[in-house]
Amino acid sequence: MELKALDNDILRYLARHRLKLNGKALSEPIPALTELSDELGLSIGKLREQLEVARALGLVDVKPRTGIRHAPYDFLPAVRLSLLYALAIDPCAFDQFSQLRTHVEFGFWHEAVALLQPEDHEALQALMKAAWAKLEGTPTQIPHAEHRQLHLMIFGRLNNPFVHGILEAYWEAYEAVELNRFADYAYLTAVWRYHQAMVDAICAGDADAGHRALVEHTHLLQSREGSARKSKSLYRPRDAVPGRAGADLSKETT
Amino acid sequence: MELKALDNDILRYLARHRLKLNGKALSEPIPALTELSDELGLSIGKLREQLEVARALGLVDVKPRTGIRHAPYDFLPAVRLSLLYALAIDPCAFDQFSQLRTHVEFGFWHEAVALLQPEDHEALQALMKAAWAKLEGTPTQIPHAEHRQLHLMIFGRLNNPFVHGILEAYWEAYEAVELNRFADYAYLTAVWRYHQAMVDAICAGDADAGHRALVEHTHLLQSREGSARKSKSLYRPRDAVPGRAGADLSKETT
DNA sequence: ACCGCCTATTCATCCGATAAATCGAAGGAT
DNA sequence: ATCCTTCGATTTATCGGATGAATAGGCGGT
Repeated sequence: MELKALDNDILRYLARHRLKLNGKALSEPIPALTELSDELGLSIGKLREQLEVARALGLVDVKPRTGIRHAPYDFLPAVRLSLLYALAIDPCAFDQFSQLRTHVEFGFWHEAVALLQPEDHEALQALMKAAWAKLEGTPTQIPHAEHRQLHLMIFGRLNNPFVHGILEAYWEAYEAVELNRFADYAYLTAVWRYHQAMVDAICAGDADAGHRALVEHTHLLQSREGSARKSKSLYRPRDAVPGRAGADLSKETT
Repeated sequence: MELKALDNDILRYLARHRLKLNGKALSEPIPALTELSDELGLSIGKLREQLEVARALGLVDVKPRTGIRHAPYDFLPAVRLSLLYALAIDPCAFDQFSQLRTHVEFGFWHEAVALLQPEDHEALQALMKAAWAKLEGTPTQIPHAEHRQLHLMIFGRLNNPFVHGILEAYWEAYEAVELNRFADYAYLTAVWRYHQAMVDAICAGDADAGHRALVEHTHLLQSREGSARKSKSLYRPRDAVPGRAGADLSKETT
C-alpha cells in the first residue's frame, strides 16, 4: 500500500522511514529538520507545517533536542480532532457518533468477548467492585472512569486500533457531555446493574446474555442522551442521490 | 461542547467563528492570515502550521486571494489520513479496518434501508444495470465505481458523516488493494448476484433478506481479502489489561 | 453586453535571527 | 565510587520580514 494519495511529503517520508525500520527499534532517530529540509527539498517552514499534521495525528513525538521520533500507531488522535470539531459546530454530531459506537460495540461483541482471558475476567470484576464502591460510598461518586474502562477493556483484546480509537473518542465525548448532567441514583444503579449482568455473563462464558445486557444498557444510556436529536444535522451528504458513480468531493458551500 | 481539549488555536477559532455564523452563510469570509495573526497573538508561521492541520482535516478551503473559507464538515479526510498511514506501515491494518466497515454496514443496515426513497430504489437498480453491462461487455470491465457507489448509496440517507467517512475511506483503500488483484469472472458474477439479491430485496421492502445477502456478499469479499491476515499487527493496545482506570497514552516505544 | 488586461489583495515560500528546551558530558561534593 | 549540579551544544519553537505566485474584481476597449 502506497501513500501516493497523500499531499504531505513528511507523512510519506515517515511511512517509508518506518517501513525500513521493519518493526524493530521504533525509537530509531529521524533526521533533524535541517537535514530533512535538504533531503526533501523543502524549506524548514513548509516542513514544519506538514510536521504539525503528523504531530496532530499522533504519528510522531517531537521534542527539542530529542528531535522527531516515531510514535506507536494510534487511530484516536485523528478521530478526536475531527470529532471534537464536529461536536463544536453541530449539536447533532454526538448522537450520530454515539450510534456508530453502539453498532461497533454490538458488532464486535462476540469476537471481543471470546478473546478475553481469565485475568481479564478478574480485572472486569475488580472494576465492577470499584464502581459499586464509588456508587455506594458517602458521598456518592459517579464511576465515570470505571464506566469508560469497562467498555474499553472488553474490546481491548481485539487489538484493533480503529475500534479502539472510535471507542476512546466516544468515551471522551461522552464524559464531556455527561459530566455536566444531573444523574440520579436510580438511573446510575440501573446502569450499573446492567454492567454487572454483562460482566457476570462474560465470566460465565455466556456471550449472548452479555450481549443482551449490553443492548439494554445502551438503550438506557441513549434514553438520557439525545438532547439535540431533533435538531437537523448540519452535515450534507456528498452524494445521497447521485446520478453518476465518480463521487466528487467538496462541492456545495451551503 | 467546547474545544478546550485542543492544542490548536486555529481549530478553536474556526469552530467559534463558524458557530457565530449559525449555519447560515457558510461562505462568510474568515479574516486573512495577517489579521488572525494580530487577533490570536501568533506569528504567521505558527498560524500556518496550525492552519495546515485544519486544511488536512478538510475543515477549510484555503486559496490565494480568496482567503480561508469554511468547508462542509466531513469526517473522511481525518480517517483517510490516519488510515493511509496505517496501511503503509502495517499490512494487517486493511483487514482490521475491513472488519470495522463490515460491522458498521451490518449494524446500520435496517435503519439505512428503511430511509431509502423510491427514487433511491430506482437509482440502485440503474447502478446494477450499469454494473452488469460492464461485466458482460466485451471486454469485461470490473465495475469498481458501481460497487463503491452501491454501498455508499444504501447508507447515504443516514446522513451520518461518521458512517459516510468510514465507508468512503474503506472503499478507497479497497480499490487501492483490489485493483491490483486478479479477479476471475466466476468470482465477479457471484459478487454481483449477491448485490442483485440485495437490491431486489431492498426494493421489495424485505430488509432482512437484503441483510442476509449483504452478509453473504461480505463473506465472499473477505475470502479474497486477508492476504496479510496471519501477520501480527504492529498495533499495541494502550491498556489491554490495565490495573487502573486512567488510561494513559503514548507510553511504550517498542 | 461582452471580453481581455491590470492591479490590489491574499496566500505561498523562503530566509535569518533569537528564544527555549533538554540531553549528555564535565566537574565538584559527599 | 556515587550522586548531584552546572554548563554547553544541539534541536526545536517562534517570530518578522522579503519576495514570489495566484486570482478576484475592477477598468477600459470593442
